[in-house]
Amino acid sequence: MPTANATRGAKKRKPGRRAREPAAKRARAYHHGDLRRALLAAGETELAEKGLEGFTLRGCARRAGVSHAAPAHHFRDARALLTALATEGFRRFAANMRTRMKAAGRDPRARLAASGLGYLDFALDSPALFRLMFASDYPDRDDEALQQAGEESFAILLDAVKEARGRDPRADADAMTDAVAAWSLVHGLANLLLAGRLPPIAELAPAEKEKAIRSVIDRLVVTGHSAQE
Amino acid sequence: MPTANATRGAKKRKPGRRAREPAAKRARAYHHGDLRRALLAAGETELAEKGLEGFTLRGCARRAGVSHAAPAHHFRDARALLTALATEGFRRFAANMRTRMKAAGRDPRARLAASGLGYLDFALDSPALFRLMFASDYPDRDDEALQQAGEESFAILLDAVKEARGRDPRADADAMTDAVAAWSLVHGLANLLLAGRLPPIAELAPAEKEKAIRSVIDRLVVTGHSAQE
DNA sequence: TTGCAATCTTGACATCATCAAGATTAGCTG
DNA sequence: CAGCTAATCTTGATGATGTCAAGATTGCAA
Repeated sequence: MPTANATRGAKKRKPGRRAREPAAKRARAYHHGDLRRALLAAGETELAEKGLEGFTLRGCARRAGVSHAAPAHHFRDARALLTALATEGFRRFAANMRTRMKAAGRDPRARLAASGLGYLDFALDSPALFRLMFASDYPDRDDEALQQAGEESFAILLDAVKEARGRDPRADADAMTDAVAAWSLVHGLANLLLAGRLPPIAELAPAEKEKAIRSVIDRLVVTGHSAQE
Repeated sequence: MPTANATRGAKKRKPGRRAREPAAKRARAYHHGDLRRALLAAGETELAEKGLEGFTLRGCARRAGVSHAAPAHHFRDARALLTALATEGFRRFAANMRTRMKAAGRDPRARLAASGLGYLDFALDSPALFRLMFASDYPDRDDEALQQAGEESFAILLDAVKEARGRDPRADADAMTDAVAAWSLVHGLANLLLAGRLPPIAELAPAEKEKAIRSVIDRLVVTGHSAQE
């Protein structure tokens, strides 16, 4: 019990808190704080610090200051917690893409390329979470919230391709091939960078790195557009 | 001890064998068979059957019919065994690409596309091994044999780009961007297929699937070549 | 034939996920 | 406002895993 301090500390601190802010923490806050949310936050830092292979349910519980069996009342499994983390990840992922697209202005091709930059922003900022979402068997693929969040991200890409290409990939097989190619290019670049397979790019300073990434993305996005029209 | 049978069985069978085939099994075969090789084989089927997250060192030992601590004499760690498996994987990976390239004939662009098909052959045939090699923190990146095997695979791609592009990526930054883009596209497509993110393609019959994959690959390889020259 | 060193086994330890049982407490009901 | 019920949390146990330590076995060389 090396981390017993944390547990004890939480036990003594929280009752005092709850006494004076019962209205502030609403939602599903029961008699020991908003544990569900706390576990999600703990899980995310656990992922960031220990990596996907070092992730531990008990570690999350310790971070949240509860006993090792407490998470079971909010997540059936370790997998269920990871599924929820992946779902949350997809939402942030989509937000990253939208942010970059907004900054890119109105040109459809610039917006498509920008979505790719947002894709890479997320992957490089949260590598373990990214791998959890795309390169592991942990998340439950049948989970509805996860599926929906994933499809929402895919929709951003499809819409961007639709604007840049003039055809909706959902209705045009050739445009769908473009979309798959664009997604593959960006996704592969993200994975190779995370895997340390592209040290010459990975070691660049942020500004240079973005330039290098942009030139790789342009290999497809730009030529793909102009060659087809 | 549910698998004690296997252990006992091996113990009684092998002495008889060794008595009459001591010359047949050479290499690093010591007094109980060629355990190192047996563990590698066991590890590969363990990966194939249980997946990367279900992989277990004790499971490998059971498959090889030895005690749970026996592997320690051939691999320092569980990670060391996985590193060796990844190294072996890279060799097969390179062989897959070369096989496809030979079948493609002499046209440089066809050969470059063929290397991509070999890439995908391997990923789809050995998904867990592929993820071990490219999307996990298990293998020891400082391992020399692993690094060499990985670079050898990368060299195949660089050479193929060199032939198709007319410039050596190792000496020309623009050609290197082409190589990175080609690698990213194929790598991303492989990962997305493994992650189940492209069901419309993944569910096709083999022949149709290859056609779909080929059309995605062509989005880059062909235009990348003709657009630059 | 003898002895050494490599190989393998047994057993132990800490950690993990999960389950079962009991304690605590929030918030509704009367 | 008192009591009850169900959700929440804790403690403890079980079986599995990776790793370590110590002893047994055996190939091989002197």
